[in-house]
Amino acid sequence: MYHQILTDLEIRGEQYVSSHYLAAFMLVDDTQVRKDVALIGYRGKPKSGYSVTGLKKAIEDFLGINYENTAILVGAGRLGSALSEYPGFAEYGLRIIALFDIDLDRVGTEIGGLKVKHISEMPDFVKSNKVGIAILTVPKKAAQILCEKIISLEIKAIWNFVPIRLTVPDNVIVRNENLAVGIALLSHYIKQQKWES
Amino acid sequence: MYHQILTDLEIRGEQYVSSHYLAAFMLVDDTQVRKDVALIGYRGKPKSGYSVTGLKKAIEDFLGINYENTAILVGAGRLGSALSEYPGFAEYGLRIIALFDIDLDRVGTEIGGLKVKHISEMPDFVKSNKVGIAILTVPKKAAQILCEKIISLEIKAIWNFVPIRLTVPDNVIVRNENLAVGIALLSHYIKQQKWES
DNA sequence: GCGTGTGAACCAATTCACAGCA
DNA sequence: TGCTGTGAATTGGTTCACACGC
Repeated sequence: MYHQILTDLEIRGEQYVSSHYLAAFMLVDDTQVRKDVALIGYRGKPKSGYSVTGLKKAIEDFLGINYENTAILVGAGRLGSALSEYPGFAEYGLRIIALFDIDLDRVGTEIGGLKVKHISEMPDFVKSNKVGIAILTVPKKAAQILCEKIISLEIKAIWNFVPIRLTVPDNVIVRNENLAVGIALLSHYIKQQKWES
Repeated sequence: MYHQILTDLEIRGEQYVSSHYLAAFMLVDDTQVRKDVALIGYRGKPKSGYSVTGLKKAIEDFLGINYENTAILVGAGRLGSALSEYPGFAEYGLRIIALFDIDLDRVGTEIGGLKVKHISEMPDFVKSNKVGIAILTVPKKAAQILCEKIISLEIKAIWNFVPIRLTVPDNVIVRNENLAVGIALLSHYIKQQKWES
């Protein structure tokens, strides 16, 4: 969120921004902002505030999004192909360099400029290309097995879109992107609304 | 997460589940589970634990996902069309009943069995159909304006996939689904890994 | 004076410890 | 005895209050 706001400010040509301003935008206390900034090791100028570009760069450094991260996408179904075509990732340094699927009907088809490869080609591909992240968009049943296959190829970060809890060793990080949570929270809110009226 | 695990247990034919089991699965303390269950107003049986189907139903009631929620999708671009074709939503009672876009090249095309309508048709459509949720997948620049248009049509819940903070009145809920956060956290982790080795 | 930086105070959320029930 | 339910203790994260620098 900080990064988004700072990008907008940069486009508008702002030089400095105060913790107060950022706080108002994010609906949090301004001390919170100062603590967060302190955490990532950036320092502002008293009186003027934080340098917009400076803080933005510091965040990018901290998150590592200014280095390009390469990813493979496993499971070229509906969601998978959608993600592979999603242009927003490039903005944050994520580049999908290969798609894999087990379904022979999909293998060979082109999605977002990439030919879908068969799962069996994955080990060789990963060995000869630096792959930081595996994006997992396969059916529930296949998720854990493929997850283990991915880990065996020394990939240490998995972006999991399958609504299931993956079991992984401690040195592998999993980010669960569970779209169902969004639906659940919204429908809970709507239910409340109905009750109130 | 509870709902996912309970669904799996139900399929496996389990009758009862203990807070301890659920806790182990979710990597939290078992008291936490009992507090959570208490919060949604469900009660377990001492000795045996929680009824799998009972607790699952209670969660569905609490979240309102057993009632069907209808949604319109605004912005039939790449991500938008992906979401509209995503079959996982039905599982949680979300039904997308219309797609809207401003781009005349897209209007009229069929995505996931639905013809894309022009934004100008949105007011009439919303008036004659019950619409609980608006899914927003438009370019950044258009987001706030369309958000206001949506709110003016009395839609009270917005599922926002645009990486921007929408300004809305208090009685409207926004769920921000920012995919960039996922990238950021993963790349932060990868950066750390590099440092350590 | 204005805005950052930070230790102290506060508050909410998690964990502990034990009562109650089958 | 096994497992839930809940008040009490603890933890960690947010807010407050004020010192410091331009």
